[in-house]
Amino acid sequence: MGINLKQLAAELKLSTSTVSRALHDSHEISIETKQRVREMAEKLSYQPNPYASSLRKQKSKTIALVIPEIDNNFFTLAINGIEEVAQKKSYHVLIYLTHEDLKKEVAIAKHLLSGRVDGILISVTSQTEDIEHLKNLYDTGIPLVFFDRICEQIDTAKITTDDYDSGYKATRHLLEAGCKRIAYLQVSETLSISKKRFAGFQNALLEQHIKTEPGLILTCSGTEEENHQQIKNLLQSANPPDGIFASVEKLAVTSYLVCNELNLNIPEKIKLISFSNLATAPLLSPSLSTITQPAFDIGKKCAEVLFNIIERRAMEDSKATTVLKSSLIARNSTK
Amino acid sequence: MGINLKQLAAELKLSTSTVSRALHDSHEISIETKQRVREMAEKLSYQPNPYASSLRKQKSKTIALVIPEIDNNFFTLAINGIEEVAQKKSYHVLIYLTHEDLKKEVAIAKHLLSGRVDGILISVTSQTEDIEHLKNLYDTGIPLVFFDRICEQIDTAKITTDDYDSGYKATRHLLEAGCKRIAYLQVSETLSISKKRFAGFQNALLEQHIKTEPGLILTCSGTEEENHQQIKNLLQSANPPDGIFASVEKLAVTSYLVCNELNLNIPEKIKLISFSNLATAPLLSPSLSTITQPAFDIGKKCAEVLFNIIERRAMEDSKATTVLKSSLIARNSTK
DNA sequence: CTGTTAGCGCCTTCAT
DNA sequence: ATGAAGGCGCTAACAG
Repeated sequence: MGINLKQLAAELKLSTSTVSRALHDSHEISIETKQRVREMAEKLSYQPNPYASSLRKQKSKTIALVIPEIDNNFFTLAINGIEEVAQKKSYHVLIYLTHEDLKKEVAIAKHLLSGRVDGILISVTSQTEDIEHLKNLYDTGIPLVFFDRICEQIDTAKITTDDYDSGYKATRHLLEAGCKRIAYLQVSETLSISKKRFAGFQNALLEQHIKTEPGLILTCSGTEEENHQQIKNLLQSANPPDGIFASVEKLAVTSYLVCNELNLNIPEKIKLISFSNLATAPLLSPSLSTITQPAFDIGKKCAEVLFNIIERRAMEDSKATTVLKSSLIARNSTK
Repeated sequence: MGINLKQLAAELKLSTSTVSRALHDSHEISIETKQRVREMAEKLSYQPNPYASSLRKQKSKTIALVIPEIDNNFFTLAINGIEEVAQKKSYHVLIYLTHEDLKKEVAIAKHLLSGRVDGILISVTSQTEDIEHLKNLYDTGIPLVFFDRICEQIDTAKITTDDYDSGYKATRHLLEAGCKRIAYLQVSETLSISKKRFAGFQNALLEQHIKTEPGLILTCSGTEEENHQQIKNLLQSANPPDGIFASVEKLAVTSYLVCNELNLNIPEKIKLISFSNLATAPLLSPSLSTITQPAFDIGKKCAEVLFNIIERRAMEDSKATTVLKSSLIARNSTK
């Protein structure tokens, strides 16, 4: 395909070491030689073989991004932030999707033991409870940053949003809109974000001396159809909710569809609020209130922290938890 | 970090070649040895160094995905399809975003000359007219597949949707809803998809003996604010359109906002149709009609074609253009 | 069936 | 300021 260092050196009648040093702008090479080398490299469009140099240097200028799904605006925007920072620092980004499947996460984690990447950004699966695979990764010493769906038991950098607070505020929003019986929809009970958002929900209710009825808490971790049915059952039960807090965007879509199907007008008959990071928010139904996370900033931040750890600057980063603020957009308030 | 082949071999009192062959399930190794090797490899959680093996084999089991933006449901869904196929074939996916910036595309293309990847999937920038950087890539012989925003001058595999047809149907939709003066919004005049969608638009009008007024064709390639202003100017002009065809999702959002701002109710005062691949379509304003591309299938298809080329199966793939069908969802029809 | 050997292309001491 | 040489970890040709 391309030309290699040896050929380039031959062309210039120099040794490979001289050429290598010239290209790395070493101070022990004369200006003229550097110039000559650079011109020829450009002319022959020489590109160093990244695998040879990774092998030699034992680092790859590559990071892995491991996320549960991409069809989700939070992750999409986060990738945008991550890629921006990576490109600026000339790092490459390998993307891995787990599709919420713990087995895939385990397989990927195992693979990443190989040294393919210099650092890892990960948001765990909703199924992730046993974390041995992540502990193994951490133990090899490879820089690791959790974001959004973090793993609390592992003592490394974490970037999240203020999930407790958001859960609290979303619930207050519904209460202030007059809801008495609020349903809480989540994809997992064990996920860090689920627990925090739920705690916020619960405490907002407690303040009003409202008990959280177990029947109003739905964990929808099945297929789209199963979730749909679960929510439908809830809304058709003897004592249905008058408000829904969807702790993830996907469940808001499903809830919305179910409400339509049952002719439950939003917000007249039932209120709906959701975590959501839609780029197309203006096109949204005006009846949907949302909690929006600063996804792009989270992406940027976690990439920055990762590079700090990789390059051994700002060691304090490697253990710290950073919390960014989400914002609530009220759209179904009875104005 | 991990253990290497030599250490593993030493542990087993075997040569590195035997161990290597055993791990690759070579037929010239006894069953017992293979078993013993595999167990020890598992026990010591040996992971082969991918860079050493890429260097040796001159292939990386890695592909590059180059797209203009990710904050766009078409690309998001396409990535999903691509990643699914890649994971199944044990390929790794490097992601590069050009942010619609030709300079970035050129830099990435140049870098990919290095042999870092075994194949490339690319959807070009809206600015991409000079294609020398892509021609260079193609000339090195690296498998290259264009999708959606293709580069017609390069004789390699291309996967698209039926853009002419979609443009035609979208326009028919507006005409049938009674529009007489339809505005066409695009991000570029030179992009393959723009030209085809526009041709469909134009021909649908011609059939009705309607001339395309230059003033109704808007190329919005600026910032969000500039585009907003351009569209606003159009809608406030002496002779405003009574229908808008947004040839990309982003411009639909902007148009929608402008219409709201000017109190132009959709669909009563003005009709709007757009290309859009929203996963959250049900949450959309019911006044927005859309043309939806089979993004996930395009992703799958282009990854499959790329792997066919890489693995030298189905050589006919390497020149063919595959066209998938989009679908129109009419939502603002005067029912 | 297993071992020895020679690179893949690059970087980096060490020497000059 | 430049060159020679060795080795990163792995695979594959060549021996046996």
